Amino acid sequence: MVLKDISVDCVIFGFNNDKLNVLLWQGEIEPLKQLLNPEKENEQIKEIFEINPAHKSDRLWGLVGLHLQADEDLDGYAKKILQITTGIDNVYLTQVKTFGDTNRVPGLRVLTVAYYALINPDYHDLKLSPLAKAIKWYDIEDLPDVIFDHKEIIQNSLKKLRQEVQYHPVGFHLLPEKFTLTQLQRLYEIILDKKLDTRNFRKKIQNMKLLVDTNEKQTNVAHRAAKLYSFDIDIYNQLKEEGLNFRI
Amino acid sequence: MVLKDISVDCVIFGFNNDKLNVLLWQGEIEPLKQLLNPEKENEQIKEIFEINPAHKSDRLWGLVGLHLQADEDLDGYAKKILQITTGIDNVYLTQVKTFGDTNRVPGLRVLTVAYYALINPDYHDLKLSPLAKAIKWYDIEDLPDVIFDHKEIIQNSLKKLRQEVQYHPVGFHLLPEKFTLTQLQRLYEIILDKKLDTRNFRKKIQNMKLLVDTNEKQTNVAHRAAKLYSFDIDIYNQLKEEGLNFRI
DNA sequence: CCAAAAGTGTTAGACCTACACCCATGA
DNA sequence: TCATGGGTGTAGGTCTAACACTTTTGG
Repeated sequence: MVLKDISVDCVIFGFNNDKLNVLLWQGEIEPLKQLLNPEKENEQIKEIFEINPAHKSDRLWGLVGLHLQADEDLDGYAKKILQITTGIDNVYLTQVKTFGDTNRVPGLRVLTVAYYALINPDYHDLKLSPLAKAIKWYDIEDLPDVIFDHKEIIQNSLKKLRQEVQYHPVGFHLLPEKFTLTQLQRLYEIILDKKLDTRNFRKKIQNMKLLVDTNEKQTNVAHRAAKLYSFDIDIYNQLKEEGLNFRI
Repeated sequence: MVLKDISVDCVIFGFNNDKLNVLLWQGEIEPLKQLLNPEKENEQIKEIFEINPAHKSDRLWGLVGLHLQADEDLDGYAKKILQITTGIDNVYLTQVKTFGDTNRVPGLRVLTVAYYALINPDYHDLKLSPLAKAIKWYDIEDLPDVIFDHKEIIQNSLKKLRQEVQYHPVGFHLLPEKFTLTQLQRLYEIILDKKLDTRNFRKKIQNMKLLVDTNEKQTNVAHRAAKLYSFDIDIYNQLKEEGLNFRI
């Protein structure tokens, strides 16, 4: 049974081409109806789809999200949403906050619990699920018009990511398994929206002991090949628990 | 109209006698029923009250909380809950997270959006509302048995407060308007669960420029009277926005 | 051999830690 | 005059910010 007054939305962040991107989608009505209410169509479910511009317009995009089901744990359902709408699995996912103004969705009283996910697009090929009419990465600096209060949800998630990245080692989830220090620096520069000094950045990162030299290098680049690093999962877990100071 | 699957719970923190306390209550059934469903009693509302041990037991305590109403904004309703259950008004209140495991309340599918409030008990006389059978401060170190997952909600809120206090100047809301540096230090020691060095603490605090010397002193204390400070609201707002580093 | 990005060290100032004694007050 | 908590300074170590040149690679 679908809970008509609670939905779960995921802000999926990806880092690519030195840009921070968000994944947006347009849902496909018929399969969604079946997913959410296999037996019968009641008035409220009809309402969800008929009022909701996300399901009518080809022009508007929205966050990946669905109404919560009665028999699903909240955190588990956020994971499941990622899975069934994009094929993405096994990623860093964390609750942002719950949005619950009465007028956030016109004509329908529905709260949404927002999550953000951090993924590395190189490692997660999106498969277009039957639920999705369309799915697309948008640069965070250049978002299209979105439905409801999704703009606000994205801004809040970005703000939270910015906070998080300063005190916990989460940014790494946006990078490929092996990465260069320059990639890492760009990532921080973009999330924090601030130029960083390369020498100081490197010293700071190396002092954390979090990075492991893979003894590999870039290949086929038209300049000196950079060393590739990965991160140490034990030290990652320790830093995640203790916190770290990355106020730069 | 009450939303049967969403409630809002408030973890009210207060600082008193060098202890961090939480306010717990036991609700009074009849007035609650009327508040939540003035017209008619439907099955689901009955269920809320009959299954909920908070409303049956004199032994169990719970967080101050109510089911959300359809015509109330989420944030506004959290404020209102504080108001109508305890008479407390105009306090620092912030969303913690939403708890939504399917089995968190036996026999009823209900999510709860948790908030925490920071108050200074000296400035907020609790009035026992008709909704409350009983209401009581408990030391965070010595909580009674509580209903549902309220223990987990309290632990999560405390964890969030601990985080928050290290990077934002929120702790001050737990103190009276004028306070001594020793009070402030005790507060940090208790929240962070760590002894702090007095000289270093004072240097650190004074460097922030946040405190204003009121030119007043304690009176009637059997030792050297301490200076009283208040905090500068402009610098408070600035630090709240920018963040501060209080990892000590 | 050129263009492009990788990689590296030093210095001055700020901040952090550890530590012990005298001061003011009321009883 | 005593018990109680208030209030203060310094030195050594660590972290931060500012800054420019050499190295490696492929084209």
